[in-house]
Amino acid sequence: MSDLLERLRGRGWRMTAQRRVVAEVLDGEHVHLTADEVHARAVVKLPEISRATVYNTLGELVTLGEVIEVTTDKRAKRYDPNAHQPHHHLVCAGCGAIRDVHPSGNPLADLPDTERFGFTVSDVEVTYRGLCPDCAAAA
Amino acid sequence: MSDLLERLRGRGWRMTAQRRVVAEVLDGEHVHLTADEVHARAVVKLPEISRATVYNTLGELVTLGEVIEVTTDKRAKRYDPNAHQPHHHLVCAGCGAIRDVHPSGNPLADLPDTERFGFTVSDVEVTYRGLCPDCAAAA
DNA sequence: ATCCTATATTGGACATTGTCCAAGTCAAGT
DNA sequence: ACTTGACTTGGACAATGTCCAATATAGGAT
Repeated sequence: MSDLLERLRGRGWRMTAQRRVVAEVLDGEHVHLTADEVHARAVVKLPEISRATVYNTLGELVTLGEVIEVTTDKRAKRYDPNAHQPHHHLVCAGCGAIRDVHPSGNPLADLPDTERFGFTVSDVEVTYRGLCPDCAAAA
Repeated sequence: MSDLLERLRGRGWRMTAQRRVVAEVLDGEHVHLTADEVHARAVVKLPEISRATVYNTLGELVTLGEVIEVTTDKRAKRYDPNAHQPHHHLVCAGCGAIRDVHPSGNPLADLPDTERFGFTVSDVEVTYRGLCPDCAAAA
């Protein structure tokens, strides 16, 4: 994702220190941070960055399709920079750990027309839940 | 779900006016209400019921497995009384309408062992997203 | 029928997550 | 370097949910 900044600049994004820092924080394939976690890490590199800017920037990245918004639980939304390879999520009910997973099959194709109620279905999000090895051992 | 109250009593639930009202509000197969919507409807039947009690009662019903907690978006959790027939959800990205759907196939079986990372996977939640006929027409 | 007590309810303070806005700041084109 | 529209800021506000000490009550025991 090191070329993210380039892609964004190419799309007419104005490059600012704040946006650069947010993009850097999200760098990595298997990160699932909340907005406040992103902010906390951004502050280390750019102490005066505001929460509002982090929220704005994350929202823009989502709109641009560079980052996926994941709502695995009732708590905060999480931001997943692994937006260019379709995948789903496996969440630990104990500690909240999240792994990217790639189920076989195509859930979209598994929804018959009779179950679509005239909707234009464009996307499917699959969340597996269970216990990670550590939490299973503790239980 | 008219026998819900009986089932709960059998499980040692203390029956109170508040709990009865919450159960009545949830009655029905295709309801997906937020906690505050449940509260609003409960207040009609029992004006002095408090928000805290509605939250408590919903939480208990979820724990007992009588109601499913659905988090389709970043907004409020929704409570689905259709807990005894496995199903998934189709959500309109425009207006938020929710339909119960029954995809063919078994998503749980679609997650290979190599993609489980040692987790004990117990559940899968599939959320289809798209536009309902009305919102598609408006777009 | 009445009493007792564990359990449930209440309301309001508090916490978390997120949105909004007016004022100030700055990137980047000219 | 200037200018300008886009970006950032901080703080107020909103929505959702949690927690707690005080009060009330369901349902078994008497």
